Amino acid sequence: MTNEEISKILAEMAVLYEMESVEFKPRAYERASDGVAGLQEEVESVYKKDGIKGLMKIPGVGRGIAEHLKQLFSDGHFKEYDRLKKKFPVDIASLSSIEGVGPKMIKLLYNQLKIKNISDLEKAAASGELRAIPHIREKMEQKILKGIEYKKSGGGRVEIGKLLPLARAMKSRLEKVKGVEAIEIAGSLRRRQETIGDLDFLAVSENPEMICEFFSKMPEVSHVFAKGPTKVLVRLKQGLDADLRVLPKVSFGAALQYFTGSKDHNVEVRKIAIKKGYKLNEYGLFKSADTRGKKRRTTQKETLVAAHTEEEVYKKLGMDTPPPEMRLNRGEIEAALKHRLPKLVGYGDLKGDLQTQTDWTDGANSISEMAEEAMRLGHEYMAVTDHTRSLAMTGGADEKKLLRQMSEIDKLNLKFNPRSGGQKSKFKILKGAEVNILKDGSLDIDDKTLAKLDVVGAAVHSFFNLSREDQTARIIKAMGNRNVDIIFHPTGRIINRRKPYDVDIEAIIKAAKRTGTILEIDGHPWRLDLSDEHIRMAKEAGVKMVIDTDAHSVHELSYLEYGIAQARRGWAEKSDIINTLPLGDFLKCLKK
DNA sequence: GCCGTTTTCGGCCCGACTGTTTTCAGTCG
Repeated sequence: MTNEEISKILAEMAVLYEMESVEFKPRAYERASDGVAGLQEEVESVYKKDGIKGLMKIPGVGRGIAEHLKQLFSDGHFKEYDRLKKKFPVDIASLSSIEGVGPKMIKLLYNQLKIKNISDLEKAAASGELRAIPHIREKMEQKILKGIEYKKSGGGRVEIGKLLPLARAMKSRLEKVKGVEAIEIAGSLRRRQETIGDLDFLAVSENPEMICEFFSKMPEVSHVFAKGPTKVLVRLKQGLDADLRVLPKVSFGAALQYFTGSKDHNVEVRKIAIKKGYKLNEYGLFKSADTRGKKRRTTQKETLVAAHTEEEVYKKLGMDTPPPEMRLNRGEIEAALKHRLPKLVGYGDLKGDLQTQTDWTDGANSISEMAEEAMRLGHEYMAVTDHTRSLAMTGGADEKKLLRQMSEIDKLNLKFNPRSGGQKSKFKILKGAEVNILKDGSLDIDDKTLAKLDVVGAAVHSFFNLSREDQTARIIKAMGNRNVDIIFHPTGRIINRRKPYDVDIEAIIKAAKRTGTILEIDGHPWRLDLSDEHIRMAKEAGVKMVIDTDAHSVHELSYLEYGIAQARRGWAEKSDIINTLPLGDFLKCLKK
């Protein structure tokens, strides 16, 4: 049984207990579900190796759940799950994915109308049957129908590359609304996650109603879910939700803190606050009078301790401020408490791009156009890495074509960097290629030609469904070639479209260390490959990486930003990324 | 059911908005 399956069962348990109004267990099972989901190792092999004790080391798993898992592994039964499923034989995962439908409603839907899945629900809503249920009138009925429609249209997480430009454009218009003092993008977009579930805007305004009104009427908005004086929730035409929160100026830092971290990060930080006798919410860090007891909320005797900036809030909690990209509760809180956060590679640290395609193959622009744009972006170098021959559909280059391209690059370098004359440009185009790793691990360009190139990237573009062993061996064999400097997009995934091929990434990282091969962080927002977790593994293994764009046109050269964000989420520091080095030092890190 | 700088009991993150009903539970982020 895979971790994903186990994690799903635990998450479903959380909902089932919530339906039963059991206290505290839902949170406990959710945490266990997250703990399993975030585990590198297979839970089942943990159990085989270390038994119950091993299971209990998984975050969120204690004796109780460990015993359940043991039973699951030994005879395939999770007794409590079976019992609850018998009572509520419904498709919980899909029903709860409908906006506005939660555990309590799922329970009512089943008990009163025997609704088990989305299609039952849709029929009942369309026929008016739903109104037999207390608390459901016309508005709820409409909300449910809309939610189903959205789900059917494939609503979900969107690639960051599609959203960051949109969010920035919206932000710049929001900034101009009268009374607005500050606008910031928070949430998963500020963390620069690979995919974004919704957009979060924070505002400080002297006139909250006006900014809320403006926001709800922006041309990007297709539907307004909720609009109050300090909060607006909308759906965008893009197909995802966006919300705006308006806050007092004094609270802006606290709000940014509150709305930037992942849920897990925030829960942990708030627990630290409680331990230290504080209360933390989006308005600030407060020295609290007794706030226990849900009914009586003490509003007196709470004094504001920190709120103006994020740094202030973290500092009062005894922590350094983790960069937004790290706020996922993956060890950054502990590091921040110990003042041992890594100094992440910065957005301005890269000196050059190392994967670009031109109109010699499937790129849109000429070498010269790409080079000029790279110069404009402030790069010192740019490798041209067109596809090689076995990728026939792209007009991949053979040895002869590569040699011709090399001499073209020589000419351009002379033009950009004349030996005599006053021009001080230090820019250099590097001769490169993205060679194909063939099924058996050999390359589709001969070694003699490869040796003439400045930088060689090798990549898998075929036979994606080899067995794990064969796929891994194939790539490792290519890494053994003394001409291969970099493995491009090491797992081959395309976000939301193609799963990574089955490959033992630990073995690849080991082989990279052994052979001195560099691993790429492909910054193209469709790829972002290596993933953040793999970057962290590579860094810990002491393997060097590069960040580049895989640009196929001049405007894609700006994708470095996404690659850097990815590296930062993988805790990479400047020294882990060799294209932070000036050209001479960079070239020394390559094999030849 | 989990967890421990209030360690084997007694806590468990916190607030805004909605719908439907008159005081709040449910859902969401």
